[in-house]
Amino acid sequence: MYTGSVTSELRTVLGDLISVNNRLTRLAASVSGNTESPAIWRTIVVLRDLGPMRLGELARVSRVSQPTMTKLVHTLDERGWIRRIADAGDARAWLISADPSGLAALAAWRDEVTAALEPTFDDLSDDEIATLAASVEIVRSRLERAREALREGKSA
Amino acid sequence: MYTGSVTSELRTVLGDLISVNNRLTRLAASVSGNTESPAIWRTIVVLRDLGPMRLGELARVSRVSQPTMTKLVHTLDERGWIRRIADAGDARAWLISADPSGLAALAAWRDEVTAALEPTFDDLSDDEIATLAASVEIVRSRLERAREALREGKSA
DNA sequence: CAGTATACATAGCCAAGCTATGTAACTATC
DNA sequence: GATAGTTACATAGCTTGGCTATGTATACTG
Repeated sequence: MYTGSVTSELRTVLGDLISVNNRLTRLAASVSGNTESPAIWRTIVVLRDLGPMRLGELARVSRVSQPTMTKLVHTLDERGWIRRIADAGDARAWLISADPSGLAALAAWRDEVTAALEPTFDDLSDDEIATLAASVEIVRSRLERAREALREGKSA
Repeated sequence: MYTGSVTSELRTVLGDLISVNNRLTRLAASVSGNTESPAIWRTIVVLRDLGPMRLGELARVSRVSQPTMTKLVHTLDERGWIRRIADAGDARAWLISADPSGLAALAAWRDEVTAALEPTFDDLSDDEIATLAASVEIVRSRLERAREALREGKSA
């Protein structure tokens, strides 16, 4: 009786994507030891891919609130995984930069998680792997687009 | 100096998949109002897809600890989104079942999230949508496999 | 130089995750 | 059929990630 729902094919696949992601995340967390949290890695990934940036921009790009990012940056700083560089010309701001040790920790975590998941996925055909890789690129490009939209919304 | 890391193509794509999922989850959370948490919906999805089951099995299938599931079920029960049915023949156990109102709430949430995400994805080609759909099915089949492995580990 | 806007920090809350432990019920053994 | 072990769920207590509201210091602007 869902009179209002226009379940286009796109909408359906987006919903399924979110749902299956959600379950995959739990699988990844449970098969690997994984004491460290996703938020930490997400933050380092953003810094690695986009380079040093201010805390506020890091929060916007990561899609979390500024106070949440302050906490994450604090945690990362304690572990020595990022560096805080005073922003010359604005004494209020910091440039947050990924530390090499943070990148190494990220790589180690990836190794652990993918090793733990591998047995579950090890009979995928080359085609299937290519399909997954293509999907990753599709989603990545849309995340990038959303980021651009954010920047324009900012400046406009 | 990552002497041990065999970065096979599969491992690479799995790592990218986890990473991009992580960012997509934040995007979905931020573009939709989304006060409700992913764990709630994940639980209802499992119940919808696999039918009523005991709390402990629900925890295992959802890949969370039993106490975590006790809390989730409590929350779901308060909202009237599941039903607890006494297990005839075992007074310790409950059968947890998705309530129609929970399924409706799930559908409503999906509608909201996909509507909010749609603008970011609305220029995907049919091929790209098909690629995403195929990936969803691949991952879903592996989640199913992991679940079977769990059952066998249980009974063995 | 006064007032407003901006950048980050702090306070305080809630939910989701965990481990350790408790309680009640089932099972099996003698 | 009491007793011991096991199982199913609940409770306690902790950490982290997320939020809003607010504080403080710096920058900008009239």
